[in-house]
Order: sequence, then C-alpha cells, then structure tokens
Amino acid sequence: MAKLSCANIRGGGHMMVSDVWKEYESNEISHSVAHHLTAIHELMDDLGYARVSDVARALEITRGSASLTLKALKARGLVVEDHNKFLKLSEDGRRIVDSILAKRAVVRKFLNEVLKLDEHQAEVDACKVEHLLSAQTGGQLLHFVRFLLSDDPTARQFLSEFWSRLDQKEEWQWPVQDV
Amino acid sequence: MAKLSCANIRGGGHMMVSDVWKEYESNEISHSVAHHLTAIHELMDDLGYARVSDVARALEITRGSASLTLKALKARGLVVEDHNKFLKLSEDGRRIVDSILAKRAVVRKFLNEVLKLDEHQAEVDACKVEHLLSAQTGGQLLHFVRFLLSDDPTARQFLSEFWSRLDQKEEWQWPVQDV
DNA sequence: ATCAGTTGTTTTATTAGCAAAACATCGGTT
DNA sequence: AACCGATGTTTTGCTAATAAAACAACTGAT
Repeated sequence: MAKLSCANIRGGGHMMVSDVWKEYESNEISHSVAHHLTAIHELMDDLGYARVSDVARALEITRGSASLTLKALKARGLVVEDHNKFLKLSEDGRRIVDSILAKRAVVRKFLNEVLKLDEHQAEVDACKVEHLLSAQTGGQLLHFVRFLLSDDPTARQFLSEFWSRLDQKEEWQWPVQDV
Repeated sequence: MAKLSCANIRGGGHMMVSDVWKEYESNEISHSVAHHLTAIHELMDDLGYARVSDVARALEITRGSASLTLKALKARGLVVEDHNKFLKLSEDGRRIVDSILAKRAVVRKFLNEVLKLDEHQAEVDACKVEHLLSAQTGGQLLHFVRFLLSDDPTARQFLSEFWSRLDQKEEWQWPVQDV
C-alpha cells in the first residue's frame, strides 16, 4: 500500500535517514519560530525596538519562554542582539519574515476578498498556514490572486458570476470527499 | 499595539483562560493525530483491518509510538478496539477523517489543477494544511474549485486566460508584501 | 541612597511526539 | 516441547514549546 506519511510529521526527535541531505540546513520554521520572528518585525515597526519582554507580551507567553526561544534563534543566526539587549532580525531572519508575511497576506486576501470569508476567519486560517506553504505555492497563489482581483474583464466576470452563485446558496453544507 | 498571536500557537502546556469555554471539548486535531486517524481509515480500505503495527508501518514510526498515540485516541473516543486488538474509527473519528480528507482533496485539486503545481508539491502542501483549515474555509474553497473547474464558459475562459499568462511568465520570482 | 518595578535568565516541570530497547504474548514450525 | 517471528506495551530518553517560580540586574522615583 502507499506510504501514508507526508513530508514532516515529526515534531521533535532525531535526524532521520531521509533528512540527512539537509543535515546542517535546519531550515524548518515552526509555527512558534515564525511568530517570534514576525513579532520582532512588527515590534520594530510599531515601537521602533523589540526586547525579549516585548516579544513575550506580543505573543502572550512568559518572558522565560521567549527568552529561551530567542536564545535559540540567536544561535541559529536569525536574530541578533544589540549591545543593550535589543533584538533585531538578521538578514536571514528578515528574508524568512518577508516570505512568511507575503504568504500570509496573499492567503488572507484570497480567503477574505475572493472566498468572502469574514476577516477574522481569514486572518486565523492564514496565520495557521503561512509558514507551511512552499515558495512555489506562495508564488503561484500570488499570481492567481493578482489576476483574479485585477481589472481584467475576464476575471471580473468570473468573480461576479462566482459570487452571485455563492449568494444563491447562502446556506451551504460541507459535503465529503469526491470533490 | 495589536495582538500578534493567532488562534493556537501553543504546542503543549496548560489550558489558558481564553480556552476555558471549550474545556472539555478538546477538539484540536494535531497533524500527528490527523495522520493516525487517516491511516486507520486507509488501512481499513486497503487491508480490511488496522492494528497498531499496521498504523506504525504506514506512518513509518515505531510500534511503541503508535501504541501510545492510539491509546490516547481510544481514551478520546476517536478510535475503538476490537476484542482482538483490531482498531476501528468511532463515529466521531470517522467524521473527523471525512472532513480532513475532504479538505486535503480540495486543496490538492486547487494547487494541482488550478495553480498547476506538480502533483508532489500539491500533495505535500495539502497534507500540511488539511487539518488546519476551518470548515468554513474548506466549504468555500470547495465551491470555488467546483465552479472554477466546471463547464461554465465564464470559468473556462477565466482559467485559460490565467494559464496563458502563467505560461508567459514561466520564470517567476517571489516578491514580497504588498499583494 | 533606598525601594519598587521592569527586565532578562535560569531552573523545574509539563505535554506532544517521537526512538530505542526491554518485555510479554501469541501463533505457527520444527 | 522448544523456538522463532510478529505483535503490543512499557520504560527511558530526547526535542520543542510552553508555564511557573526564583533570581539577578538595571531603572526611576522619592
């Protein structure tokens, strides 16, 4: 029978044979790491600085937890620390945040402006998914959404047709399988 | 400043104040749990039965790990055990698997048949995301994909226009933000 | 200068998820 | 009966991510 497992089920544990080829890339960005990094980014925008405590407050976790995670991120070279405990994204860290925010933005836009899910739902689902999508998927989705929401008459016509059908359902149920 | 955290960052830890309202729902389905449940489902289809060892083999984890996880799932009432150690999904378990597989199928179809990502990439990304999407998102996406891939001339025209533009790019880069 | 509040770190403990290894059980061979 | 292989469980240990609590260091007001 077919292998059931997908790319990365494991949360922790040791390196496996199939992972050896990226042994010292360690490129995996967990949900937690994604949020620590984006928190620093947004804090820099909002406050002009980001300390351990600020990150902890933003993420609603204890300072101790943030301290540990951020220590690991400094070790990974994604975050750098000021002479006075002020945090900043490294070049690598910024690249990661950029790609995450880009994916989050395009997913949110698609869910909200195309599928017409309410903003909160769109935000929540985009947040869950942002760090998991491949660059390919993110890129293609971006092209799709851009064209879909462009002035192109084909796109406008398609969308208005789709939305009018959506309105007619209103009460949709959630069928299974066999899409 | 705005709260940065989204629905469920936490991996473990205790129940938080904001979670109390669903204290004994414990509805969260982790990636791991999703795969244990779907493994049982597919094993029933393929072999006609599913034991701890079969699940472990399918997921490529040790029997010990599978044994522990499945014990927890029995305790949660999602999996039931035969008089002779044969596993089966409960009614609740089946409902969860159905919704997961439905979401996986529609996401895979969208990524592969609309965004034209190769099957492997589509499968991997769908697998990562399947258990995270809300029922609303899954439902709306289903309607969207159905209409998009239907015979409707508006949809056909839109898709062919989108694809022709995709072909003209071919080498796309991955810009940031400001979608 | 002292005292309170904020900040950062460390230590201890928890949970989820895994591996590895030891163990027990059952079933069929020989 | 003895053995081998497959199966299921338990124990121990690991990582990631958290909380909680203790601690140290700095900051500011009085």
